[in-house]
Amino acid sequence: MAKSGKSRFAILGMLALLKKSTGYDLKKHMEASTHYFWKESFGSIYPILEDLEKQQLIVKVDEPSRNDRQRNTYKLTSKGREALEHWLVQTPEPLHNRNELLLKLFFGGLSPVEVSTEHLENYQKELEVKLSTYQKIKRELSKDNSLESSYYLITLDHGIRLTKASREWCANAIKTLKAIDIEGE
Amino acid sequence: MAKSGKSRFAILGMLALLKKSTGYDLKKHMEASTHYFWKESFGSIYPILEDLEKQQLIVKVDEPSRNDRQRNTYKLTSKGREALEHWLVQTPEPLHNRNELLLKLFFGGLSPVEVSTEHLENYQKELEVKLSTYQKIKRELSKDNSLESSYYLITLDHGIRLTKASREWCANAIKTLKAIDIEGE
DNA sequence: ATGGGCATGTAAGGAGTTACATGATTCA
DNA sequence: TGAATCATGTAACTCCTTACATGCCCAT
Repeated sequence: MAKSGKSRFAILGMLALLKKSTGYDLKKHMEASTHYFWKESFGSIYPILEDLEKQQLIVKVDEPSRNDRQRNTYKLTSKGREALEHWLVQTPEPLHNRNELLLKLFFGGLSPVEVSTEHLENYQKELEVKLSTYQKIKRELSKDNSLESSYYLITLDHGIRLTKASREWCANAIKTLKAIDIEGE
Repeated sequence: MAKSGKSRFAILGMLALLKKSTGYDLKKHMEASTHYFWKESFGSIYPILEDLEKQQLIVKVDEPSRNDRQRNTYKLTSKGREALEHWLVQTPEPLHNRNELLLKLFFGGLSPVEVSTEHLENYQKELEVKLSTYQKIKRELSKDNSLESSYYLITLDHGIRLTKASREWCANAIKTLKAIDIEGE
């Protein structure tokens, strides 16, 4: 299980950025950075790590400092680096994401209009929270001037722009529903 | 296989809108409408249809017109309608979508800057195609004044707004990368 | 001494996709 | 008559998540 797929490369890439890491730390770092568009669970991380090692894309590094405590720290091999680079240049597949909110709205006519309105209002609240999180990260990240943080900022900007657009869509959709409601009476 | 999950409700909902349909037609209609945020494969549709019938959420209807040809036309039962309505009012779970483009951009520093630029440019082209498709549908749909099409338009508007925001993000990201490229020389 | 964070791992199952297999009908 | 479309169905497989099991280390 957990053999091919993109998770391998997410892990390789993270390992490349971090230079070396444990499975546990990998997840922590993803939660702090790629969380918005990519996450991994331990149930995928550990088997993949094992597999990557078997294929010699990564190797364990000795941590002489904290001796015994059971922890496996890995780093990329040159073979792993190659595999990562090979994947990086491939055109990403267009994503076909399912969106449950949109599905429910599409079926909106089958419920009272208030149902749809409430879904939208809830979503709006979520968006505000997201947006302020992103903006907080952006502020902190903007201090840093590394190459890495430039790329990070690009992905963050995606989140910010799309969240704002979603917010406007929400507001507009709620207006439209209000009009339906008045008509319907 | 294919027991619970949201696919059931996508099928129930579609069946509610269409009044009655075959599995084959269900897919056709989804491709023509919810395609942007929801699709189903035959490999899920047929087993689910069978299962929904077993649970008496749908029933086969006789099609006296075109007699023999092996086709199963289904419609919702009142129990199915209830199940659908129950699902419709539940707050949709926030989605955790993976985005391969963003992942590759996040790792952008590990490749020449041109790699990231090209990914973005390809994506831009995709977006333009998408956008003109959505706008064409919108034009056609705007003629119609049904309740159904109002909800359809709301989901379409989501596509249009988010695509436009993505387009702007792309343009901006490409600019940022250009700056990195100059710096890096 | 105990709760929380560090750390790894596995088993079971969920949720679907792809590919294949099959055959009727329609229309040019 | 042969390609395209209509139509259904299944088996194998992919890929990941959830939940569980385990145990150390550290600070209060």
